[in-house]
Amino acid sequence: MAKTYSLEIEAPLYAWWEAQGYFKPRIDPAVKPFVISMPPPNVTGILHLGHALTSAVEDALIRQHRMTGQPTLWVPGSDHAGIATQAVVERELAKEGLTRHDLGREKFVERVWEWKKVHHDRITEQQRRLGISCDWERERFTMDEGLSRAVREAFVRLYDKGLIYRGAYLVNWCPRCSTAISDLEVEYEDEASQLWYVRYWTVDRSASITVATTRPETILGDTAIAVHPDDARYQALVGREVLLPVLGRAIPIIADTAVDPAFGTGAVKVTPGHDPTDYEIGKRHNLPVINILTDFGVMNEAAGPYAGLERFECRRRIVADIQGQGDLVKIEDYIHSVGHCQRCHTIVEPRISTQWFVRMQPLAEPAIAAVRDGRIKIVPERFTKTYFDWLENIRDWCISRQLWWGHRIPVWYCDDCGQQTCQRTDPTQCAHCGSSRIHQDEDVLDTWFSSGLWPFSTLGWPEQTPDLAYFYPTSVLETGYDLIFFWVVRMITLGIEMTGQAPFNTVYLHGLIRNEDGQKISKSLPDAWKYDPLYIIDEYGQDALRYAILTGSTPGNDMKLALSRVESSRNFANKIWQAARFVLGNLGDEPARFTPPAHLIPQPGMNLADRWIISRYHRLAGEVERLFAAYQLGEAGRQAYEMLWGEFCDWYIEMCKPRLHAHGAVEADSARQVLVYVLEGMLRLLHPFMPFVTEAIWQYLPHQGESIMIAPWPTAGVLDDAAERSMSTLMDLVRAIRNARAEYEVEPGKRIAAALVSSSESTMLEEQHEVITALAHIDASKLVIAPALAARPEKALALIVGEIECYLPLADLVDFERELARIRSEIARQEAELARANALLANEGFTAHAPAAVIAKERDKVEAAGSKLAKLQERLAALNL
RNA sequence: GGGUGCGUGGCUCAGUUGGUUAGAGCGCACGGUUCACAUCCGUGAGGUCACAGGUUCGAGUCCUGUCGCGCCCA
Repeated sequence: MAKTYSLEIEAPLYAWWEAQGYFKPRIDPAVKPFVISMPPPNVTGILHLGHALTSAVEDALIRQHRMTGQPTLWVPGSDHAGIATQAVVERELAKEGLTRHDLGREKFVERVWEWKKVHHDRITEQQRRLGISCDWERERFTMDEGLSRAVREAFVRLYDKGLIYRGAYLVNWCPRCSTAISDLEVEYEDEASQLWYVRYWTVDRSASITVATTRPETILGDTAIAVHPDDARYQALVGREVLLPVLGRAIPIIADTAVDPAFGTGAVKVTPGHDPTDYEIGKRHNLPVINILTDFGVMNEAAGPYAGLERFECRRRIVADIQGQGDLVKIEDYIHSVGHCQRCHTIVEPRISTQWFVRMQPLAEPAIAAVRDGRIKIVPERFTKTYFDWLENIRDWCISRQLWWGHRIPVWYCDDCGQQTCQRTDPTQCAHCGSSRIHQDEDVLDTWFSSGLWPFSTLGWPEQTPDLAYFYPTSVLETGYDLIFFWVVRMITLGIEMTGQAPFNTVYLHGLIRNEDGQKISKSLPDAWKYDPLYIIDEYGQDALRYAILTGSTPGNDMKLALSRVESSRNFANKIWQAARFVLGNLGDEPARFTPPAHLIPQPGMNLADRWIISRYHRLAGEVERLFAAYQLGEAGRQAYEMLWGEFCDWYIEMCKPRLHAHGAVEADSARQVLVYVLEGMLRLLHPFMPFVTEAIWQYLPHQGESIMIAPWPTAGVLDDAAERSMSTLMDLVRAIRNARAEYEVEPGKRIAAALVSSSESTMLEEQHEVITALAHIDASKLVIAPALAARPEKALALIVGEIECYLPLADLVDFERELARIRSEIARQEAELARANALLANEGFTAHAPAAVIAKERDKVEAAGSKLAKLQERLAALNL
């Protein structure tokens, strides 16, 4: 083994694993498999920490399950990200001075495919660098042939059931993307703006009414003024007509309860073509609907003299014109919520347009039931409420997008009879009149429509493939909580509708990764480079990044990634490396002799340290198993860290040193056996958290099998409580001596004398005298261990550790006054502890209600504190003599 | 407005059926060239667990309210 841990171990191991075929499931028809469909990244996107988090969690689950022997499949893939990808390619074209319209649909789509090929290789290469053990041979893409067939099948089925409809409705429109987007794709942000108060005159100019608006340009689309029916101020005006400022069109004043009398003047303009509330009001009052915007957010011919103006330029102009007319009553500063396009952040406009929708209500009900009756479990559980709230108030889903990159809507319109034809294969003639004069809908589907089929489309659906039969439904769907509506809900609704089964039994939602200041990491941050996973991997290694991510947070909670934690994780990897070097360096000529058995059992005849560390390891294995089952991966990883560094390295290895060096072969061999047994098992427990370093080391250690990836998962073994108790005492003793040495500034290298007195522990101390001399730097020739002493050493520090009195005759170093003070303060502490525990035990409420184990614990404490106190007081008396 | 999460040492975070004297990493202080490791070892300092009530024998943990920060939905 190399002297230092190096990140270079990672890349070759990944290539080897993949070549060995370990990522592919071993199918056993008798055993239910464990399956995860990986959230497909945007094929033209770049890897960010969100992917690193998803990968870390899923790979940990996958590796752990694979090691248990369960057939395990992790399906990778990517999605075509309609809007985002089209936008990028359009931007590339713009550099050549071209638009997509210059190329035409077919050529443009070809161009996007080329772009996709290049970027697909990049993103999968980046994913490989994350070390993910997915089955690359089953990799899918939302636009590949099979998945396109799935989309087609799903669409036709929904269409035939009447769950898909088309119509002109008010939708969210992004003028930059020039497409409709769904409600979910609109992000609202509070913005400082103004509230313009505009006066509308009655036709005869005998009266006027003033309304407040945040979007004065929409005046051009007003078809009414509305007031609350109970608003006394405007009773007389209801039913009369006013003229639109500038345009002069006459519109009625109507009364509607949707109007809030407290807002502005209590009178509002009604623009059914560009506002959802107004749209509803318009429906109730049969108001005309006027669309004043083009696809690109420019005023259209309905805007009269403003036609051709960009919407915000129009706003400025119309405000100026109204002011010129003297009808701008006032302007107030105003903060309001403005919708932006999720993809490009352009301000969206509500706009009437003809789109396709999925009727969600009938799909929502079975999806609610699946979670309600426990077929699907959401982790953390609190998101269940979010899920229900959303589905119980579900709105129809706008699925058409005015894009070219995506699954084209499989509906053809007949130029003769005007009817629609929707079928699984491309029609050549109208299904209604037989005319061959038909043309396909120009729009494509929302990318999420195809991602919604992901868990089963990737397995071959709608074909009844063996993969689908065996691996579906999948096990866990793991993703960020920000995707619960976008993706999780859609997979469940479509999954149940298409396959009759819930697509997975568990939804595990992780939080978002932020930078150390709690900001969302975006490319615009100046220190964004520090949060590029590839940079972090280059700097600290994949194992370190993954371990830091997994142990740095709790399920469902956001985490601020501290690079210092990644660094300390890297140090942990090095620590394991060094521990392995120590073990290997001490195995002698025939390391294979120490190939670990499935289980070692701690037995009374064995060395205490061996019994202890075996027991600790077995305990840990049980805990880790429990924590994995509860999706508490972070806690599992932390406990393994504590055990390996804090117990195995800091104590067990140190305790082994004398046995390895200064004793016979039997003693050394037993230490070797346990060193390998525990370390090898720890590597397996840590493998889901740090796959590379554990594999690299495992290959050096005596082991059975080809790869740690497919080695058996450690299970809980026999515990040894007595050994754990004794070792705890021994460790306390060593710590107490070290503490005293540091406090009294004993030269670090100096071996000192010690007397250990204990009636109950002297046998154990006798057996462990070498450990004590080694770890506490005691001079072996000046170590006295006895059940009792005739005379207590003078001029010595007295340390009380459990039942043990420890005297350190530090001769000239001992300061009498200081020692008195130390003992007095220790007495005070023990007295306080005794008082506290006694009070607790005297409390009848406590003794009546607390569990027996807790009460027993308190009794033990009283006893311990009492005996310690007695010894301290004895010592105090002796010093005072 | 409704919902939800967070507020624990200087910083980043654990603490999941309420039960010792609340833990870790980083940082800090002091000390270390013993043949696994300075990506290290030893010792230590540092917290009224946001605040106020309540439930309970017992609350960082459960309930109510307040304040601050964030997110989701309208």
